Amino acid sequence: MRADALRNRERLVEVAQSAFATHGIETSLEEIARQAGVGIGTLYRRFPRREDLIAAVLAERYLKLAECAQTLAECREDADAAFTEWLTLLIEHMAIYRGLSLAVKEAIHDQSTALGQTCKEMMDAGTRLLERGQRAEAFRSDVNFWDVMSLCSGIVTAVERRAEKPVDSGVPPVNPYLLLDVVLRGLRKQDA
Amino acid sequence: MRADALRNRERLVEVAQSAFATHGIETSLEEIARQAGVGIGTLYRRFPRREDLIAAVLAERYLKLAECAQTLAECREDADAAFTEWLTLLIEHMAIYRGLSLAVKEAIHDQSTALGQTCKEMMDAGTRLLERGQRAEAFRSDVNFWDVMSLCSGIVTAVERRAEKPVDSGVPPVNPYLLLDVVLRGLRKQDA
DNA sequence: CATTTAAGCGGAGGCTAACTCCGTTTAGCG
DNA sequence: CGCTAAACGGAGTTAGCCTCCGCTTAAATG
Repeated sequence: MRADALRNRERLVEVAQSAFATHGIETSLEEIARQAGVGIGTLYRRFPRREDLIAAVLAERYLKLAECAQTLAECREDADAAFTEWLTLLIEHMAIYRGLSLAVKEAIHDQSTALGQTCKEMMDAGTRLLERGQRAEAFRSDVNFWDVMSLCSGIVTAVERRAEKPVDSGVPPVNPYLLLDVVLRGLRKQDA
Repeated sequence: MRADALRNRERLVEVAQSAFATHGIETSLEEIARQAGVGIGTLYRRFPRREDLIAAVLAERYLKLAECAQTLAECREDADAAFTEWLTLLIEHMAIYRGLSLAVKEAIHDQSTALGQTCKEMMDAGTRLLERGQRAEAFRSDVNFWDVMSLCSGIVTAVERRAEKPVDSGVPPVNPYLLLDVVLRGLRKQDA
């Protein structure tokens, strides 16, 4: 890879990160290119789909999440507590950019995409954590990790949507931790 | 309202209903106008926002859902079973048009919109059904109906997203009834 | 250092769809 | 029948996606 190309790539990811943070993941790509001081063609050559850019921005963040799952699996005796703690981290990570939770929900069903790949390691680690809990008879075993991801994505989407609305609309704020607690309870074996 | 205006309105709703069914809720409004044989200006005058059109298409459907909740509340002894049955109907209704689940998630947080109004009666009926269950000590009482709606919308969105992906991508299909069961279990009082 | 060339660049241009605006048409009342 | 407010329609504006291709340049080679 040529030096100038690398420079541009880094610049784009940097600008995209801050644009996503401000305007959400659906922000204009032309604007990102402009702010990065490159032509729109350059952006598209490096990141043919929006997703590719998202994946680049998230890469290290999601790698850490995977590592964290690994650590929890090794250090925490209590499989239930480990998974609970990790899911909490997961929904927090899904909430960093407006719209991300939906993009992730899309990606988990299709690992052929760049974002899907980025999520893969994280998903694998999470799956192991869930399965450990299932072996320990803490969680019901008819649910797989994709199911859990789907529900978590739903929680984060709800928070995002509520946040866009006026505070005084009569609808109470959405508490993601409460919703996560509902999901986790539903996941646990009752007869234990 | 003038007779021609009424005719056009009905025609638009009719066409929109079938366009939504085929292409999802995000289908082109210009296409709907064209198929209805009216100008795009006419469509926008009657339905200034896409949501208004969606609301018109859903109106009677959601009214029935509200009635159904009422009936269940009156006829079913078992508050838990009543709510369970109704939520099943709810997620089925949310799934009729691709993208609807997200629009509804948006609308429940803002009843100032047309779709929010359309959902209101249905929501009120659902709320009563949930609260009945809570009074009967069947469901935990720190969760409100918006929370439940949010989770249900998340379930339906997951199904939609999965359906758009190739069957052989290695990801198992999403079973909405299983996910709903998880949510319902999470909603129930455990110590009962 | 000069030459070469493939990698990279950029932005004009085509496309689609949303949404507005305003001159024209017409329903239906008196 | 004539009037007028209501309704119509579609051209035009805007915005963003994405492609395509002629120009530029890094860096490899002799």
